[in-house]
Amino acid sequence: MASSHPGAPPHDHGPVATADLLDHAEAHCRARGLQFTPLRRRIFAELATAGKPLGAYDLVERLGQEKRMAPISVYRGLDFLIEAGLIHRIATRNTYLPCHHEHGTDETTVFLVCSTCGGVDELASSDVARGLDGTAAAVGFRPRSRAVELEGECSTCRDGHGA
Amino acid sequence: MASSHPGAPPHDHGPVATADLLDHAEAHCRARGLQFTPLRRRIFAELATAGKPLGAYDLVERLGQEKRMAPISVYRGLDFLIEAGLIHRIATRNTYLPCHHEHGTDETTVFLVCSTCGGVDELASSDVARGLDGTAAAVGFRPRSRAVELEGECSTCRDGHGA
DNA sequence: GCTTGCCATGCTACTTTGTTACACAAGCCG
DNA sequence: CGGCTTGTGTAACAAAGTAGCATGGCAAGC
Repeated sequence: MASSHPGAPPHDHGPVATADLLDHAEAHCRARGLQFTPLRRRIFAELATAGKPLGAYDLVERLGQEKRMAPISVYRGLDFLIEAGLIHRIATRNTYLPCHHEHGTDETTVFLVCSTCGGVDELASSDVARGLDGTAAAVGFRPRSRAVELEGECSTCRDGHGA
Repeated sequence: MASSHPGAPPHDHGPVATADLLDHAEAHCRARGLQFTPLRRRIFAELATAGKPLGAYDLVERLGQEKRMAPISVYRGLDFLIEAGLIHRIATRNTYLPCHHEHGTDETTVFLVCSTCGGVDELASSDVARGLDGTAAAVGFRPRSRAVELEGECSTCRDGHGA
């Protein structure tokens, strides 16, 4: 998985190196007049380097070197980054991970959560988007945000078993 | 929404009355050799009559008439009911609601969560199932369970605003 | 009849996850 | 300057979920 198996990703979404992600995040914020402050940068960088999704309290521990950081600070940073579209939250796991796409409005992001290794892969699908929009429209529902998370086993872990 | 706007559902999935749901649940368990015990029945009945999704601690309060019930008991009941396919958990909200469908394996259940009224509608879509399976298969991922939750505004709440 | 084991439930305490309320500092703008 | 907004800090708290162990019912087997 791109975000959790840096050594052997079954596919690649493009540049995922930490530095690239940071540069991109900074440019993204500048372009929108958003402040990519030191705290927010640290949170984002931690997620980018982790190689796997982290919980909010993982970040609390990692960021509070000397004195433990207050959870609320981390949550505020996470909220900003989510709002800015720079990270995603995995609702089924209460974890966060950096975004690897530019998301179009005609696509739905699908998260593949591996129950064995805990890694999360992020895909975009316009097929799914169409299906969801059609389903929602049929009952007059206007979606604002979507959480599409599949739990199962990723190809890497499955190969590991058999072979 | 069927499960949260009993008075004016935009569509109907069939019988949703509490008694019917309870009968169905009981039959469902009997057919599978599962025990629909008093505790499990009470939890299920509470969810069925609530008319909206409930949190685990809502149930703790509602079920503990005299002495407060232990959370773990509720969680065990919820786990059983989920396992049995009788209720669903809404991951983005940490709430639970009774299932209104028989779920086929070729369909994906989609939850429409209204951010205004908190109601949840439950739909099944084979289009979405196809899209998700295709997306997952493309990267060798074998899904075991799916959480598809859209947050937005339901037709009832939207009409209320405009009119 | 008694024991053994399984299942469901109960109890206490605990961890993890997320929030409320308030204070303070920096920058912008009249 | 004084008031405003934005971002961060601190302390306490609420909500959600779990661990570990004890109890009681029931059926199988000696």
